Amino acid sequence: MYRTTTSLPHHLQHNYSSSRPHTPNPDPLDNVHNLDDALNLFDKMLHRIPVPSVYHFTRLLDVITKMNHYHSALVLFNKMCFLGIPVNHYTMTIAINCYCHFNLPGFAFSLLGSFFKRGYTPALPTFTVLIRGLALADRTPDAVNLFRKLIRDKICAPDGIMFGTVVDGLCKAGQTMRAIRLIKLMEQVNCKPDAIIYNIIIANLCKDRLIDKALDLFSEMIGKGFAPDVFTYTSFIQGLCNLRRWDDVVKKFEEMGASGISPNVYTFNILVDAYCKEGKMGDAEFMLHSMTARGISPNVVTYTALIDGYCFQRKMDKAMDWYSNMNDNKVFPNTFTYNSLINGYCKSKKLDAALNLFRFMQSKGVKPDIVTYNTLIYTLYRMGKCPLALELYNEMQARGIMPDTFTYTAVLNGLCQNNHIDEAMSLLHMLENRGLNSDIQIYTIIIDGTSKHGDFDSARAIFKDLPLKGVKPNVHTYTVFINGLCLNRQFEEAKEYLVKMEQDGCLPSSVTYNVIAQGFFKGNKCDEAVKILKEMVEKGFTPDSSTFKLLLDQLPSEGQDSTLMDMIQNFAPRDMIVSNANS
DNA sequence: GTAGGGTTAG
Repeated sequence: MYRTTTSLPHHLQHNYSSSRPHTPNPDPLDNVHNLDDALNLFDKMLHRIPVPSVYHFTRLLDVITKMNHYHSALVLFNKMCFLGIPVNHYTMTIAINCYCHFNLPGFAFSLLGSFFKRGYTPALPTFTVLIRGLALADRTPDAVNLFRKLIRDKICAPDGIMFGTVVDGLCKAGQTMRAIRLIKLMEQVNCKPDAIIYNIIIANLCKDRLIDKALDLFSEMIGKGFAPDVFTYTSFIQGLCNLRRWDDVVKKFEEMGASGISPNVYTFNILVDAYCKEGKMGDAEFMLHSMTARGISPNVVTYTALIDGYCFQRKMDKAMDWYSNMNDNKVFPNTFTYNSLINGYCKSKKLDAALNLFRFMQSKGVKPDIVTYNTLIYTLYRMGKCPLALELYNEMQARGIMPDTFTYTAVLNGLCQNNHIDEAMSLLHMLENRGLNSDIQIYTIIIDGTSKHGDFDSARAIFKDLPLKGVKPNVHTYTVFINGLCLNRQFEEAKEYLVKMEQDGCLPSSVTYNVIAQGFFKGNKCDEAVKILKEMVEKGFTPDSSTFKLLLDQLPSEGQDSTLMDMIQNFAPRDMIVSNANS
């Protein structure tokens, strides 16, 4: 893979070590402001005689990764290897880091192999990157093992950055307490914790809603002489926003300013998003303006939060205004932005607008992801557009996006509701064969679908087989099954299951009672239905309006039953009584 | 000379 200099193209065969300029030149990297600049410079460097040293190439690759263009950095790295331009352990570490960012620790480790082959000894940063890559790929146990092996085999003595990387991995894997213990261990091996490591733990505690624990660590950190910074405060503001403790949010924000720390775009984005999620769009817009006034430019996250907020309120005109606004300000929408808009149009039943955006985003080079496909597939089925939904379901897989639980649930539900029971059954079997059947929801959908479309025997068989499949029915499953029993006039059994579900630890819900009461009314078992309604009310549930409608239809024959009258007085929705009186 | 840890959105 890595050619030696003998295979270099003729014009590249020069002495690399003497490539430092003799006169002080301006650093060409100073003129690199975007990816295009970087790629142009790389090209120029390739054609320069003599070819610049590995140092210059490494710095260029570093600049490219700092701009988050990991893919391009890898392309250039591979090009260097192909052309035989030497790379060293600095260059390799950058490349390893890039693979880690793509969640490809396997590729990263194979680069490590060639590292050894070329006689380089990896230093601390290389291992730190590998540890981070493993943690990023949900392989924190492997990351911790590598860390321990490095210490045990005395391959290197970890420093604060490596500890910080492990601590972050542990926190992200939900082992915050273990991470805190690691800080204590650090002190024992004479490697002092620093401000960043405290920030890492505080951020994760705040995310886990453990604000008080985070505050303890905050005091500890100050006690040790570390000043909190914008990261620290932003973490607290985020945690408090999640807990909706608005007064404390404002307090922390002010405390931050009083400490001379300026909020940055992350801080503002968290606030903008929190206001949007609360539906306070005016406050969110105010935040955007006040960040601009402070010279902080809103970015794609800021605009997307606002767009998402308006989409949630179905104010699509407002959402599109902000979409134009961001484009005017040269902030380019990404997949998240389009997903919000597509979701908004879907919920507003403006399918054409949603599909147009779906095509438009791709024409702009923005790739749809699983959320885009899930939103559209779900909506298309709900609107009865089965062929198009199926087309997108196939398309996503052809593009390498694997369906998730949401996708399968949407497809199964769509097939059932549109009376394609056979297709739903074959999808269920496929999921079972692939072992993707641990989610009870898919069975609930199938039981509902089969029993509503005249195949109650299948529904019953599937329900009875649930224990065999190791899946436990929940309230929803029981309710759907009881509904099926009522539809098939198995009233006695329906009542039995109302008891059975409770014995099985699933307390019937308001929906369960409504379903069974309606089932009995519709089966002309009014006395039984009323009994169930009484039980329901005793348990503190309220019949819904369609149950009430059925109940009111029975009123003349029920006469003066006082419990019934009480129930109506207390629980009937107002419009229901009025409309019934008028009819 | 150059490489490594922390913050935002479905």
